[in-house]
Amino acid sequence: MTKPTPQTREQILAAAEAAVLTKGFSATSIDELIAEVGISKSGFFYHFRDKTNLARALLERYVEQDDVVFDRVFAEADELSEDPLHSFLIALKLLAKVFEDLPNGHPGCIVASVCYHQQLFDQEVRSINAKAVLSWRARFRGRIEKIAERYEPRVNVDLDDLADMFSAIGDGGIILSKVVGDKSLLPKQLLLYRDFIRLIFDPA
Amino acid sequence: MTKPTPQTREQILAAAEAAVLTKGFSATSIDELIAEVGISKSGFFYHFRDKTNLARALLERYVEQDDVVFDRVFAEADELSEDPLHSFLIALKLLAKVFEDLPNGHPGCIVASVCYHQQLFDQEVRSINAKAVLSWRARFRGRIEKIAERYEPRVNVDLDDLADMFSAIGDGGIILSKVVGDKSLLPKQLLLYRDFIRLIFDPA
DNA sequence: TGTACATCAGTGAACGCGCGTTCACTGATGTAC
DNA sequence: TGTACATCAGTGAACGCGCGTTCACTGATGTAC
Repeated sequence: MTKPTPQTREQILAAAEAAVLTKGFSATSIDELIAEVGISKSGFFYHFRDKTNLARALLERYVEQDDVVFDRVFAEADELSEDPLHSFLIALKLLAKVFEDLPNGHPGCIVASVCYHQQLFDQEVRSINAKAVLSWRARFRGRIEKIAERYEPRVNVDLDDLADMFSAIGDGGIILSKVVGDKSLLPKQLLLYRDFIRLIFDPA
Repeated sequence: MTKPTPQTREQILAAAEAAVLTKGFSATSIDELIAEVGISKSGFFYHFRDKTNLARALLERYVEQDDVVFDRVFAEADELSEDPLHSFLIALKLLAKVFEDLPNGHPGCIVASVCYHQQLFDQEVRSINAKAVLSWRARFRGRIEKIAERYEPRVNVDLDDLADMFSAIGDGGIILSKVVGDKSLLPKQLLLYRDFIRLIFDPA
């Protein structure tokens, strides 16, 4: 999916992401973005048809980048263990570490930001957002299903809900961290989710 | 804390809350609010010094209302069981039911919305936001501590983190529900949190 | 190898509209004496 | 009981500025023949 991006576009997107996550979409002006990137206003409109087109690009970019991280972390975990439960637990720990190592904490989730601006956007943007969350559900459900095949769960839980819980903990943990101003809270929540998975499936 | 509110102010706040949660703070114009309430623009500025003053009032109101719900639910649960674990589990189920019964699902969390608009506001608003989350932590930690006194936890978890998990699951579950468009997801996540608590403390 | 044309990545100036905010004023109700 | 004043909950008109968007244009590079 990575297009032969002329880097100006990417610079705009990076500036826009940082601004949108801290002040919201409407308060992020095109003027401030072009000032940061160093182009003219028409330069902006060469790359994006209009402002909501920027929002869509921002969302798509965020989801793609997120998938890259997930792919990498799960692949790394699979190399360290062939057992689905242990691999999943390793992956969650790796992910917690990724967030822990971000120098200023997680900057925020574009999916969540779009969620709290829904009415500004058309059906297409909202459906990209929904698809992103459902793709996370599918990814995590796949892993959890394989765990459940091998290990008898200690309690009766719906696997979709358990998969969704990752997204909830992720988005909720980000908010927690940002609001309290303690970047360690997000990885801690992720590790709690990991404890929950372990409690459900690990027979030990 | 409920002041002798002249209802116009409350009407403005209600309209503002609905708008802010669906389009963000900056895209919510004073014009649209006064159109809905049926007053003039100067009428708005009689009640709020400026627009960010509206944001602060919105946040304070949200936190107060939230506390009322928590107080009620926990009081009700305490009447049904004197055991701290069972009472807490009852409270979580009641809370899930409250959200389940909202006809259009949870409208959104102002704390989360403010979080994704942080840079728009002064230090005072941000500190109100942080205090709200920390007050939830204190409330839940209090409950969980009493549980831990009576029941040996099956795994070693930090009680602050476990208390924070409620906020994370709440905010994350709201986003999940809104993005996917399935209002049942929030109560389901809450019940998963409940399962987690039960798995940790319930010896049965 | 030279010329014509197309595409890419922008520039510069102008636009009009909606926004938050201010200011002087008002009519109804409450309170002091 | 009547009058003077204060407060409450607004109104109406005007403001200027910043915003997203449009339009005609441009200079550099790529491609066809």
